[in-house]
Amino acid sequence: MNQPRRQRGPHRFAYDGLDRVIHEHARLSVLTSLVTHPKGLAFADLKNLCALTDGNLSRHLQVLEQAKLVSISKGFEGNRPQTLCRITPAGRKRYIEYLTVLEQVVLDAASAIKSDPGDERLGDPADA
Amino acid sequence: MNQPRRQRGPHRFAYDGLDRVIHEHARLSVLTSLVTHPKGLAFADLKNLCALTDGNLSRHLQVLEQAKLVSISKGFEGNRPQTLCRITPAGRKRYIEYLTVLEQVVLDAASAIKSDPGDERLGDPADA
DNA sequence: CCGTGGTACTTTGCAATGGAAAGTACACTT
DNA sequence: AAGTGTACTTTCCATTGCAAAGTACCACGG
Repeated sequence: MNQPRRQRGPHRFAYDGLDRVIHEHARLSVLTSLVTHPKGLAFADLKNLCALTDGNLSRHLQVLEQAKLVSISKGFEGNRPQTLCRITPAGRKRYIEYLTVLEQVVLDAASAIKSDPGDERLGDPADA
Repeated sequence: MNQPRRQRGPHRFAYDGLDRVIHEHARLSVLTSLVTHPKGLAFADLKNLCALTDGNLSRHLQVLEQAKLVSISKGFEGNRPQTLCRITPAGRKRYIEYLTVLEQVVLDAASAIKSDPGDERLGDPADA
């Protein structure tokens, strides 16, 4: 349908599919964690996985929840409060769209780097 | 022995190689443009390729120059001023390091998405 | 029972900065 | 010479990432 086949065109490197809400170090970490854990993660787990401070994670979760990318349910583990975070279907969808653009960036760059290796190489799947 | 490239520590999704200077929509666009054009690009070309406003591009180029990721040389095309931007060797190196982390993000996410496709699929090179 | 400490978050406040608009400089046209 | 256009640069402001402080609740020792 709306396939952004922006291989050519005047704005080839604009990458405007890089959603600002997702394209943020901390939130990208959080979302990637959640995508790989579809059953959800507790606040503390997320905090450790993403190496974030409490306040930091809390804030980003607020943003992600407001954007309807994650759902947050508060419950209890024993008698301690426990916040469980899950990625929503919509969040998953937007994350995948974002990832597609990221892949395009990697591909654009990788091809250029391969054709002029300079002093470093990038492991490229198409290389095998 | 799992993939040695994947970080498996407590902070598996921290992605702290995502350099803040590079991991920014506009600057990522600029650097990707420059990586694919090793001979450099003029201000106006960059502006169009990345779909940025003048002021915006100017600001980001300052940041990139200060970080020694790009070099900026002012000259003339005919008698019009022309700013030529090139990625520096150091910039190239750091960009590649950044890209490697980006690839890791894509891989982390893609494997999770593939194993539970949900409602969307991601075109994966290893899939073909 | 009361205080001390620990866990699990939330709120607040500041400093950084991305981005648009306005500004500067120069060349070409009329 | 004045006006228009190109090529940037500078300024300003709203946003926001981040950390420190705050809140709430439970466990444990005295």
